[in-house]
This record gives sequence, structure tokens and C-alpha cells, in this order.
Amino acid sequence: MFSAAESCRLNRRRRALIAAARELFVEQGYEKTALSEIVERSGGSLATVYKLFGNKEGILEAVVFEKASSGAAMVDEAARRGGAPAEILWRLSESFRSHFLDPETVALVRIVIARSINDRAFARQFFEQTATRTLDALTELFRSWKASGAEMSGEPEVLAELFLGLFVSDVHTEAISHGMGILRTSERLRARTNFFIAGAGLN
Amino acid sequence: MFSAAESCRLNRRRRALIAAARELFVEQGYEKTALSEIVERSGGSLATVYKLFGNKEGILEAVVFEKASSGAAMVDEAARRGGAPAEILWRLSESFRSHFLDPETVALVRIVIARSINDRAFARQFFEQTATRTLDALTELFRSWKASGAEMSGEPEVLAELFLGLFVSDVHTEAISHGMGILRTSERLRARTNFFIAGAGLN
DNA sequence: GCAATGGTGTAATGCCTATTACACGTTCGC
DNA sequence: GCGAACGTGTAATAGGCATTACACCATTGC
Repeated sequence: MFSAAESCRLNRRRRALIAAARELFVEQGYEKTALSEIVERSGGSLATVYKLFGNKEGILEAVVFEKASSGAAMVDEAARRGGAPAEILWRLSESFRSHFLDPETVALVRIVIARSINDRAFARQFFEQTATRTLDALTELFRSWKASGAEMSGEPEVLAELFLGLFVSDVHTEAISHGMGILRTSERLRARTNFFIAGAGLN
Repeated sequence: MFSAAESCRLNRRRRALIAAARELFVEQGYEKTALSEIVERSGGSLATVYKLFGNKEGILEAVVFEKASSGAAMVDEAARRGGAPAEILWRLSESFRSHFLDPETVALVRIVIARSINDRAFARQFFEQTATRTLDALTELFRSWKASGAEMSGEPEVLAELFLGLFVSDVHTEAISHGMGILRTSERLRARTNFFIAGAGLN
């Protein structure tokens, strides 16, 4: 069906287009970015964009879902490296912080929210692939600790929401404030994490 | 400068336009709503819109800032009615819940975030009038309890962020998921509030 | 009642950009 | 090298909508 060569050329173009699109979307948002700008930056041609992605929304989906790795992978990684619950949570908090509060992540979240106004299917897909999976992985983590007899004040589901919420609330603040809120909260994220770990009785 | 009559007619139009605009913005978002639709729904004329609001963004600002009462007022109200800290916090949690998770509030938050992509001044103004004020009021509340000798594990600033974060994270989830997340988290908000109050040593 | 102030309705104007069409160069398998 | 498959560049199509202009009706103060 696809010869190796065709696949190769197309894939190179595809990657270049997605990279250019991501840069522009992060800089200016989705609506304000014209397809012609993307093509201008990446090289290639409008016709190719339509061949590869179908329409403008297609390239947005490609950009978003390429980066929308769920935090679930981070949870698994932090757990895999072992240690006491508190130790694992501290490690995880570093991963979450650097991923969720990365300006590029926040910019994409803004775009997803903006788009979700008129495209709920897109919102749903994003939500399932990120928040839901991460929450499930966290719940599973707390549940496994509970099963192995750790003292823990609170149900796994509740603790998972609380822990994830520590970061999500910062993402939201950052999404709205464009950097004004983060200076104020970032320096206190550790204090909040500490409150959580102590409150859950895990230290 | 303004005769009473002029002011009255204009004000009636103004209110009707803002109400129609809010409905349409909530239903369809800002970008997808044409000024002609707003005028069609409220009665009046395009020319009046421009006289009253200057341009399309002007009417958005009017809509948003009319409703953007800060949670600070709720904090003050809950504190005014007195009681033990835990009691006040439970009361506050009900106010916050019904305000922040109101679908209209969430829809406006989505719009503010979407707009903030290309208009940081707007984002800043909104942030200052909502999150910042609410956080300051909460911080002041915790500080006053500490000053009057209540036992409390955590600094007032940190506790304020944590408490507000309980709700903000749900707002964010709701903004992205369009109702898919809330079913899951709403039934656990009380459990989270409880965790917070116990963890802070306030019960 | 009447002028003047001010609101109304309609119809341009102008710009932007998604999407399509098409004729032309380039690459790749052989 | 050759020819077919494929990407490219440009330009036309098309629709949407903010914004403005203008001629016409309604209120209001006197």
C-alpha cells in the first residue's frame, strides 16, 4: 500500500508541519494561526496539509495528541523506582510540576479549552487521554499501598483527586493569569505537597 | 451631562444587550457569536452596540465583569455569620461549590481563557478581580484564626491556596471535560473538604 | 405639538482565511 | 535515464462577520 519512500517523505513533511504548527499555536493560539503561516514556516504546501490532516482541525489534533502523554506514565515510572510512599510522591510531584507547568503544556491546555467550547468530542477525547488516565493510575497507586497495609487517612479515590488537584489548580491559575499567578504559588507547591503527605498520614 | 431620560433608555438597552450577549456567549462562545445575533435577540440596533460598548470586545468585558464577583464577598459573608473555623469552612465550601461549578460560571471561564490567549491585559484584569482577591480574603481569614490562638498545621497562605484549590481543580476539570468530570468529583468534594479541615487541625 | 436628540434598520465596505483547483517541478523504483 | 507517482506554488472561490455609513422613526423636554 505505502512504499517505503512515500512513507518516508510524507513522514518527514508530517513531522515538520506538526512542529511548525505547534510553535505557532503556542505563540498565537489556534484561531489566529493561518494554515498559510504554518506552511510558510515548515516548508511544504497547503495541498499537503490537506492530504495529511484533512483540514485545519486535523492538524490541531495531531499537535495536541502527540504531546498529550498522560501523567499515568509518570505515575508508573515514579512507582517503578520504588521507595516509601512519601518518597514516591515527592518524586512524582517533581515530574508533575515540570510537566504540567511547562509553558508549552499550559498553552496547549488553553487551546484545548478554547476549542472545547465548540467541539465537545475533542474535549472529551483530550480529557480521557490525560486527566482520567492519570487519576486512575494514581488511584491504583494509593490502593496498592492500602492493600499492602500502609496507614492512610482517606480513600484512595479521594487521595488521588487531592494529589492531582494540587497541580491542576496551578495549571488553571497559570492558564488564566499567563504567569502572574505562578510566581505566587510555585514557591508554595512544596508546602502544599507536604501538607498533603502529612494529612494522608504517609510520612 | 446625561439627562435622566437618556440615561434610562440607554441603561435599559444596555442591560438587555448584556443579557442577550451573556446567553449567547454561554451557548456558543465568544468567537462564534455574531454581534448581529446579539442584536437580534435583545432588540435594538448594531449602531447602539457600538455607541455603548465601542466594539465587540467591549461587550464581552461588560458581560464578564458584571458577573465576576470575587469569591472574596463569599468569604466575608461566611465569616460574618460566625461559628467555629470548621463550621465557617463548611459553609464557605457550599458557597464556592454552587458558584464556581455553576455551568454559566464555567462557560465564562472557558471564554476568558480562550480570550486570554491573545489578550493578556484582559486575562490579568480578570485574574486580579477574582482569584487574587479571593485568595487574599481566605489568607486573611486563616491569619485571623491563627492570631486568635487556634491550632493550625500550616501557614495561612498555604492553607488558603489549598482550600481554594479544592474548588479550582474542579472548575478546571469541568472547563475541559464539559460535564464528564464533575459527576466523578462532585460527589467527593465533601470528602476532600473533610480531608483539608482535618489535615489543617481545625475540627 | 414640535424640534432636537438619539435609537433603529438596512445595507455597504473590507478584510481575513479555510478550502479547492490546477498546472508544474521533483523524486523514486526499476 | 524513464515514466509514473507525488509534492509544490499560486491563485481562485467562497463565506463569514466586524465595523461603518446613512437615511428614517420615536421620545422627550418644553
